[in-house]
Amino acid sequence: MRRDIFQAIADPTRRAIIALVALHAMTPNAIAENFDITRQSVSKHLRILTECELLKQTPNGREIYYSLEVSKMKEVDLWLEQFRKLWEGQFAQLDQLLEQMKKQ
Amino acid sequence: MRRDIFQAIADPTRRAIIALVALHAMTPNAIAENFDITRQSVSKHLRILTECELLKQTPNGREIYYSLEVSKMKEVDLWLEQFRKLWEGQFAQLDQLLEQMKKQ
DNA sequence: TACTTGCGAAGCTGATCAGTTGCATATATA
DNA sequence: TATATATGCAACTGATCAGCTTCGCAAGTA
Repeated sequence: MRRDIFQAIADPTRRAIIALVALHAMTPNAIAENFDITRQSVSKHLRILTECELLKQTPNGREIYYSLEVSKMKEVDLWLEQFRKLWEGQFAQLDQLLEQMKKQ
Repeated sequence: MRRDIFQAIADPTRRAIIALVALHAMTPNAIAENFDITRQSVSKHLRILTECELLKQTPNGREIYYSLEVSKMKEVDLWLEQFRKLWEGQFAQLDQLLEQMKKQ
């Protein structure tokens, strides 16, 4: 099974889970309450997110708290980095163009 | 068919195509030369990327040049934005902690 | 000890996907 | 006009996926 971050965040439910857990650690049941799918299905998503280290588990008795591994999110940011230069470059060029237009 | 940016960038081949086309516009054949899959398969990826507006087409005779729609990439960046605050917050807290340790 | 609760894992199903082959179309060239 | 080239599209296939149901297990609680 392919298990990279990009495939993990491709699913809208998983992105919603990430957004939920980003605020504070939550148990699978608490997370599942926010969706119209079964707890088991949410559990599967949690497993995928945990396997690619986007989420980390903190057991507490029979409960398991899931929280976001923020550092892992930076890997997506790192990939975006190369393109960020491009769109910043576009703005820089636009600025340059506007400067030239002002002069004329 | 689901066609959002996140699903588009989930595929490693498509990410490679994006990286290629980011530098300069390329034709499907030229792009396909960089992969071990058939031209038709690459063409399929190009269609998906174009449909979700990550790539734009520029016809030139019988050739079609594909180039990156940089502005669309920012949508991923926008989604990351909410979490960026988190990891920047972590560093801010770490800085604070280091400051306190220095004082003691 | 018996019962409830919180959770994960296995197995099934219909949908989707990445890749293939084969074909159609449009443009350039002889 | 005939041929080669550049490309897209349709149909097929094996793999993967998201969801479901069923089950098992461990930790609390009566």
